[in-house]
Amino acid sequence: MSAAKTAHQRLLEDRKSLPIYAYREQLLDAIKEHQILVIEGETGSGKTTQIPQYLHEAGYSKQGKIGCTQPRRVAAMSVSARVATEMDVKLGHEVGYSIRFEDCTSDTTVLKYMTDGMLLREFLGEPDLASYSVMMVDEAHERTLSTDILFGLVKDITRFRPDIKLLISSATLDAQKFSDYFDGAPIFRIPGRRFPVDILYTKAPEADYLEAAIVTVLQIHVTQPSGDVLVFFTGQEEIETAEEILKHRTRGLGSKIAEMIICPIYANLPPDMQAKIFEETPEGARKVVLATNIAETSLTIDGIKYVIDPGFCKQKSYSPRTGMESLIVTPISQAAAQQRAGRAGRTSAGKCFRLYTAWSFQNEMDENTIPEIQRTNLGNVVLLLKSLGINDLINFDFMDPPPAETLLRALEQLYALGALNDRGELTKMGRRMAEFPMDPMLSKMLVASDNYKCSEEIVTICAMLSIGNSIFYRPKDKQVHADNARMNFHAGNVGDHIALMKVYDSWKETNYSTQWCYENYIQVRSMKRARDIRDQLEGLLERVEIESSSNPNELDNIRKAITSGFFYHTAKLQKNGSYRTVKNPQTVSIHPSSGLSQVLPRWVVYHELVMTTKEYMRQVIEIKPDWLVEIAPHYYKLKDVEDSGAHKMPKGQGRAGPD
DNA sequence: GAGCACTGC
Repeated sequence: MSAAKTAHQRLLEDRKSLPIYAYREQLLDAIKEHQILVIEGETGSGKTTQIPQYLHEAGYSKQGKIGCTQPRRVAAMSVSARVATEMDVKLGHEVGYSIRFEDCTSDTTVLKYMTDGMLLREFLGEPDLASYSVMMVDEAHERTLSTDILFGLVKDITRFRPDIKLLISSATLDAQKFSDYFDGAPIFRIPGRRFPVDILYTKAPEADYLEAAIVTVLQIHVTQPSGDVLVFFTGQEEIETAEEILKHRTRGLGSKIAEMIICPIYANLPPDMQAKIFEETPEGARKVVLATNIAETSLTIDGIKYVIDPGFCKQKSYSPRTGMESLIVTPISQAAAQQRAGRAGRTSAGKCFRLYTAWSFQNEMDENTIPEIQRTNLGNVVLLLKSLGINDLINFDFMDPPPAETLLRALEQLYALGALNDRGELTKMGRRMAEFPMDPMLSKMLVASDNYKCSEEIVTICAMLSIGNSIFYRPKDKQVHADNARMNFHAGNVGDHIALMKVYDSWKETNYSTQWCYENYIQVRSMKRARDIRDQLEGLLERVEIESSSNPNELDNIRKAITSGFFYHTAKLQKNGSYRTVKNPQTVSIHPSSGLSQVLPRWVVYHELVMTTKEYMRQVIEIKPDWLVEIAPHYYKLKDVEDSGAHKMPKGQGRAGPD
């Protein structure tokens, strides 16, 4: 008993030794005086764990909950666990967290940590955040899509709820931008605890940054004192290449050179292999971590003393005109470069080797990364805002407005799906769709599944589609095996959506066996995620009063339900074997990973367009053109779907599927 | 006959 107390006492001492502790009274005074406060606190200042506790101690929790948002699930969980320990309470009681699939709060919860996306969903049930007395939007500088939407919503709330306090907490120097946006809210600065990082630039631009990075790793290894190395690459392929070259060049260096432990890390790496980066480096050896952007914010590795920054990352971009998404290797921003450098100074002084010139840093790199809201499809966001009663989206108070074309395309699509009426108001269909945390086309297909009595099948397909393309595992040395395993699900040329359904159902039949996943080259993590999403969707269907129905052998009904959501995404085969999208005509092809890429049906509905080496449709099914007129008469007339070229089809094409 | 930055609901 007394030992436990000592441990807790030590915790309290730790709390008092945090940099923020010296500012406790000043901070509480400022919050008392101002409704909105921008807090600029560096990492290690203790702002995330301490500020909510200070507010609780000062009595704010008597008027309502104190909420704190985080961009990532793990952060919400681990920070709340830490705070519960400091307050000596059980997690889920006074202190709790709420993330998708997991609500660890109760009636007694007064300090609530949550993901920013979760708070966004909470707005649907409580648009004035009535149960909160304080909301702290943490890590605001990361500018995730959700925080950017939250900014507009919470700013609006402060206008009619003078009793609510709003804290915007950011780590970098753009606090002024936040202050300007929040009507000149004062900025409160809290220093952090960091070690100095020496920044070294190259004298001339590097022609081949991968080679330059490898040379730098080897130089550090041979000439610099002990300490681990972190290198940033743009993706898996680069990391694998770098790993091979490094292994090759360090082979046979002899016993005079210390051992080099190479640790690749990227999000798609199986979890057991990810764990390697957290193993302690043996005495006399040096760890070299080859990472994607995952190491920029999502995970921190202790013991890193040297950072190598080639200055590039892969960034998503979105074209509202074509609805096409692509991943492009892009120079990083100055802010991201500072973030990367900071990774060298977490536990001691460090060095950052920038593989670009000081001139290029100053003159060629953007000051800040373009916020996600300007680079992504906003269908989902627009539906959410509409259901919150925000009608004039073009004039919504965004901190950085998305392109008007992106909003217009989203509105147009919602109208086509029947979610909005002529006046731009939400319909009953729209209100039902807004319940689902997914792209509106997927939501529409879920709601429409009721008409075709196949909701069970569509729920599965939705869950599988929303995971993206990380279901099939394709190791370099076993590509043929992996492809064969994948093709089994495509028997009968049923189309990719139905193949995904078969994957899920087969897994379910094995009682969710991990072994089965390995045998079929399927990612266990992705399947578990699909199961979670599926469970959540089933619950939501019940909420919008759609009865569960199942008809697994009526494949055309399943295809029609899919078409109800995706008639916007239709393409017709051309004489040369490529496809032409029906609305906004553009030339596209079926992705080679599709089960139908050799089949070439005359009419297809696709899930998404991606721009890689070519414009590809990813996940396609065959449809009959007259379904379009039947399902979306407001969108397709008979003349749009006249199949004049049908009898001229080359031999062997357009043979599979519904007939 | 190709390619999978990273989050989140």
